[in-house]
Amino acid sequence: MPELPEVETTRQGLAPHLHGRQIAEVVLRRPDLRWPIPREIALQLPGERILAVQRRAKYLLLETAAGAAVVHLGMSGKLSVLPPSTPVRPHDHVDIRLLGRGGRVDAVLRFNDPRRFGCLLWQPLGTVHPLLQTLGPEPLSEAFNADYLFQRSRGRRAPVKTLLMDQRIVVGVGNIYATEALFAAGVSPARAAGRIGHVRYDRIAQEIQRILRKAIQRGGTTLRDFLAPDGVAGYFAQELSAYGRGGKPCQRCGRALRQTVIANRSTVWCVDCQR
DNA sequence: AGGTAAACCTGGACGC
DNA sequence: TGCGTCCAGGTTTACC
Repeated sequence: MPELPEVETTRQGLAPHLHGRQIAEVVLRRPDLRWPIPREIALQLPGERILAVQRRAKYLLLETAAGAAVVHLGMSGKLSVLPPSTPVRPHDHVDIRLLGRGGRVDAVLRFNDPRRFGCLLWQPLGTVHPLLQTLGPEPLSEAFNADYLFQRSRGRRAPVKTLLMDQRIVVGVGNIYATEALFAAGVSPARAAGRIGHVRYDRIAQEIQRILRKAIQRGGTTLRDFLAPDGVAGYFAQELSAYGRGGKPCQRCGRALRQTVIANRSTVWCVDCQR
């Protein structure tokens, strides 16, 4: 489900409900998601306070004095803050129960993930989980710019879309936003990354940043089922120009958008406007 | 090493 | 209504 804007929307929605709260208990209804949930989640979290809710790439980190719970939503994961009495539904895999002022559990952070491509991992204080060690720069940071993309793309024959979706190159950009940024930049997603010049990478970097920022403003993209923790849908979907519009007219030139598969992912672009 | 395809899993949409 | 097929916002893993 989520790319950077959806994960950031989730973070912003969760933070006010979680910040400073003490964890009473962790309920694991299913011991494994994509990977087994480590014992430390149930052993270390109870009693700790959530000091911050951070995001790195598409991972969310619930930071405590002992370490951080690391959550990835995969394709279908959702986090919600709910009253503790909320009935459990299918695929509600984990509850983190939170204490209120009266010392009683008065809210629960619930992780639901039908496809179980998501994960819940433990990162001891002062360490970086191995999955986070190979990640590239944040796309909204200074480190991500035309110089960087140009340098990392040299010698690469794979399509530029594949490069942009490689989390070792830059994090947070998935199928929707790679498709949209390349449309906006006028660059064909199929073009070999190493055969694109500095000027066009400047455009690509700027469009990625512009589109991600706007999508965050809009609360992310809701295609089927993405909801922020407060249940509100993201409304960037209405601004998509290419993703999901295969066969429909290009908004710039009117010609039908082409849809193919690049690196196993469905890809839409305009053969006239993107070169 | 870089590049590609399969694998993981469930549910919804669609065609017959 | 039911069944088979295809598709989906991600990422690792195995293999050329």
